[in-house]
Amino acid sequence: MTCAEEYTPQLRARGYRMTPQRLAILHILHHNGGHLSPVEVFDAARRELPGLTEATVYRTLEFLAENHLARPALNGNGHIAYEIARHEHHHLICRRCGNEMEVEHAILKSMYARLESESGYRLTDRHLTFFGLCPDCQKGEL
Amino acid sequence: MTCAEEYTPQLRARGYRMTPQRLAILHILHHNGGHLSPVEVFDAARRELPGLTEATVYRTLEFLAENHLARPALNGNGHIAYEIARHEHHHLICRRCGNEMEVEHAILKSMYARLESESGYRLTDRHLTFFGLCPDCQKGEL
DNA sequence: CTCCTTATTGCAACTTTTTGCAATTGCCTA
DNA sequence: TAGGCAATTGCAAAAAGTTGCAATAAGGAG
Ligand SMILES: [Mn+2]
Ligand SMILES: [Mn+2]
Ligand SMILES: [Zn+2]
Ligand SMILES: [Zn+2]
Repeated sequence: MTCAEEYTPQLRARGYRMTPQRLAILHILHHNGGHLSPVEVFDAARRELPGLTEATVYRTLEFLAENHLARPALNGNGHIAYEIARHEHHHLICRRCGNEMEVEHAILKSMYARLESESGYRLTDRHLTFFGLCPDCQKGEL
Repeated sequence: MTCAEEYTPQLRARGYRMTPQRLAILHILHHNGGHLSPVEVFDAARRELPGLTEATVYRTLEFLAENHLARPALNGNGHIAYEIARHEHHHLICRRCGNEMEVEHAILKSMYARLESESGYRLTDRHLTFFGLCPDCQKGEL
């Protein structure tokens, strides 16, 4: 299934339009898989679609996140990066060396449940970033 | 105890210097209490200290965070804000209305422990931001 | 108190992100 | 298939954030 076939109906169902700009950006995110900064998305998407502007990239990434096709994440340098929405996971980043690992949402599930029942909020985001020290860097701490 | 009396020894102990710039920014954060964006800090601190530059504000906020005198937090619009380091807590923000509430770290403690043992990381940050829907906005969802 | 070292700041150029508005275009209707 | 309307984009200016480097000044030593 192509990106167009996969994502166009999802947008239409919500009353939005598919555009070449959105498709190019979805295509980049889909085939890259990882986290990309808006600038990285812009550079890549502009190759597929000359004339694309930064403003559109920023607006589109935010739009895709609101519509659950992409997920924003805080990365090590305190900026937001985006990835295509796939399985629910979180990130651990080492403050010292930048090393990063993924954690399945299942591990946090009961904590989410408790947080929801204590606060009354319904938690929608499943893409947190935790900071800490990786095993290697803990040794150097002593 | 004044801000100078409180914070100067903490910086000295780590081998850093207290400066009028750092003191002004600490003073702002300390007496405001809440989350402030770098621009808000800049505007306020500049009143106490004309000549202060944006570059110094950004560098100082990052420096204070690294040294545990301030804590960075992701706020509703996806940007980083800072607050003076006090008790350990997290935030819940409503995606729809922006309503925000604090959650004591105690509630997440066991989840942190599990995450640490499963990953090998030692988690240093105690200032997460969770997004979701507040009780009121859930009603409008139906 | 003065000197010295080097951490820290200001400056200025640059990059990234945001915003209002007019022009464009996706897609629904006929 | 053509027309019309509102969603979406490009443009351009502004705001926010970053960086290298030279000048400044905090605070320890003498
Ligand atoms: Mn991710
Ligand atoms: Mn807080
Ligand atoms: Zn590490
Ligand atoms: Zn709400």
